[in-house]
Amino acid sequence: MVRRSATGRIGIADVALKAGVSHATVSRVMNGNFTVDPDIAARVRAAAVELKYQPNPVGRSLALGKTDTIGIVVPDLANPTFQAILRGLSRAAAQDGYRVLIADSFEVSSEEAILAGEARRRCDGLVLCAPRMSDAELEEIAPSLHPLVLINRTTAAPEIPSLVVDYGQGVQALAEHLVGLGHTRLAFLAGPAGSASNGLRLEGLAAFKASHPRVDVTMLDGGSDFDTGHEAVDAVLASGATGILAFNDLVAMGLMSGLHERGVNVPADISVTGFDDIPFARYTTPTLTTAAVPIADLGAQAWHQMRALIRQEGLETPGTRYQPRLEIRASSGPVSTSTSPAR
Amino acid sequence: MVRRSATGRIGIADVALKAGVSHATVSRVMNGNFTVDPDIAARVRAAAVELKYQPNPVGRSLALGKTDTIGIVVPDLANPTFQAILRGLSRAAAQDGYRVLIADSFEVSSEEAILAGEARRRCDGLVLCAPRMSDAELEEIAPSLHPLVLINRTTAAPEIPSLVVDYGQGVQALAEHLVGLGHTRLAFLAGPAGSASNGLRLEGLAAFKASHPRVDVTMLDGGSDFDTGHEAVDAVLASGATGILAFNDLVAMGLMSGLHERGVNVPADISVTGFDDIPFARYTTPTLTTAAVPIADLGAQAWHQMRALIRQEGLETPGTRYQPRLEIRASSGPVSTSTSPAR
DNA sequence: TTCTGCTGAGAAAGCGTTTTCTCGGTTCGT
DNA sequence: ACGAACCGAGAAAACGCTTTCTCAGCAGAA
Repeated sequence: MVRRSATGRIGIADVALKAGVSHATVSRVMNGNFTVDPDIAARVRAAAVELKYQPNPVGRSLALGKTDTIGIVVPDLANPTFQAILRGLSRAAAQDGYRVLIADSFEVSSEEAILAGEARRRCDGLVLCAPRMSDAELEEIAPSLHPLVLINRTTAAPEIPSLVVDYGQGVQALAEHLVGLGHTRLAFLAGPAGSASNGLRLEGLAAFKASHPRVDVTMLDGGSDFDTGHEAVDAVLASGATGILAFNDLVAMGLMSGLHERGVNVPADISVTGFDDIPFARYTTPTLTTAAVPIADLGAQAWHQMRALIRQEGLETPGTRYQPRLEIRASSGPVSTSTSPAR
Repeated sequence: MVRRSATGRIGIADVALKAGVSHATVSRVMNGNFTVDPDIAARVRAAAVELKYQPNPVGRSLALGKTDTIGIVVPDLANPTFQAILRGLSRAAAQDGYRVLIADSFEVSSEEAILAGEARRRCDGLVLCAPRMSDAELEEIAPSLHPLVLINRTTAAPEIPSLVVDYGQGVQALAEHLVGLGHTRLAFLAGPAGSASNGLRLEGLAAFKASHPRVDVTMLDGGSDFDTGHEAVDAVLASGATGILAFNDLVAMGLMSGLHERGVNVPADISVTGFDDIPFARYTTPTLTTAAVPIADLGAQAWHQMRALIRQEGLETPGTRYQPRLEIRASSGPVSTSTSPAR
């Protein structure tokens, strides 16, 4: 005769009944409130153990007005970058007893705002990676999402923390590196059009071009995954560039694979650089020169900002910029002496 | 004068007030109950839109006894296999309006049961990847976790769906493949001790040995990541084996990287095989021979089983076995003619 | 006209907690 | 020894929603 509640699960009422006290007292005991008589407390605890009682989190959430859960919106769960952010976030949040709810927008920008709103209502806060959303829309929904932490986006509202990787600086460093190796004809294999982080890279390249008027930089359409890089082989070869700046490591890997199939030697004929320094970058052949982003740290940092927001501490620096670190490996080398790459 | 509720957010009461009806009617309208007068319904909808009212999911969950959320426990969010399962699960669940809550047990087996219980209480069901938990413990907690879908584990309870990859068959196929290439000295770079999927591989190898008495199979300690493979180079070379079965693709990649550093040629001197066919496997150099597991499908399947459980359909087949498919690429080749690999 | 049957909407009872409010019973001070 | 301060625990309200219950109000049938 244990199952009382309609749901079939045992609730606080069962424990109260068994211990011969009121719901309130059981609640007090379960929450470590010391204003309860030790004998009674012991009796309640014994009853709770015997019944294997575990408070229903939904009921608690309603009463407490908090869920101990945060949400994260990512554009693509297949992308190692977001996997790493998720990992860092989840790990750090778990340490403080929070869980994370995920929402994958599948790179469709119209979903981002809806998912963000839904996720936010179920959680105590939201981490938003929404590279495709327009600035206007972001600006509009951001206030309603508070507590909110932005990744690779900024907003005019100053109280919203924002962690952004300085892709512009990173791509400049990579370009400088290639130029230092003697390359004068570069190509940028761009990311998804409209992506915020792609925009930052373009700004960086513009700055680079301004300071290096004699270096030729060709812009090539691309994307963010393996296949994009693989398919770009023809365009890359046609460009005549000897130094290729790929949007990210995935694209670089796809490109290198395609070049390999064509018999083009990297880096002897063409140098290739990636971006992000995903774990696999050091295991490609040749190992990939890239700009390292401390991406799991970024996830952890996102949690720390979020925690401060939730606890209303508000003392942390709202905006943090991550400087990528140049990671020179074997996929970049001196410009080849032959006039054009082997085909 | 809109903010009524203590939480500051607008609730059903605000809408009711504004539309001049009762809470009940607002609820009916919001849930598409047609027993409400069209005029009133329109008035309510207008009020809801004007106030930007969105029902509080926690309140709904409490009333409805469901959260529209499922949980997943994974041993390591850094492992591409679980990332893929998570992705497949999340994607499929989202299609049916469900979200997923993640719990990372960080490969510590004692956490698995606790996390599973906690996650389960917050959700409508649980997908459990708990390779380290003992059979006894699994058996004990499984009933309390229902609806539950197991990945790569089985339980005596027949009504619990279980999706398991036939690692035993896969590893046998890989071994056969190597033997077919002339290898007679193999080595198995094992996974984490106590891991369920490692156990399945060992069983497969035992069967293989029984049917191939003349083939020598050395067992080597290992793990599940890059570094494990990389560190195993010495042991691998010392074993004298010419065909190496790595626990998974990550280990294989680490090993190949280590062998490359030592000047050992793959596959000329030593053949290496992986397991899982992670996306990167086709971009390594040489490309990796492996056993392909339709891992994202597995995540989707997990959702379908879960959905059947939640809807109490119970008609789906409770146990599904996935047969890995041999994916022969360039990291495996004929055994070398020289007596021992270059060092 | 009166009674039955039906419709549509408000009142109220949950869902499972936490927390405030209240009050009987002690204890302390004088 | 009597009132004040206090302490511990039960009653009840609150959290935000859904759903059953209930009952006006009205249409149709006898």
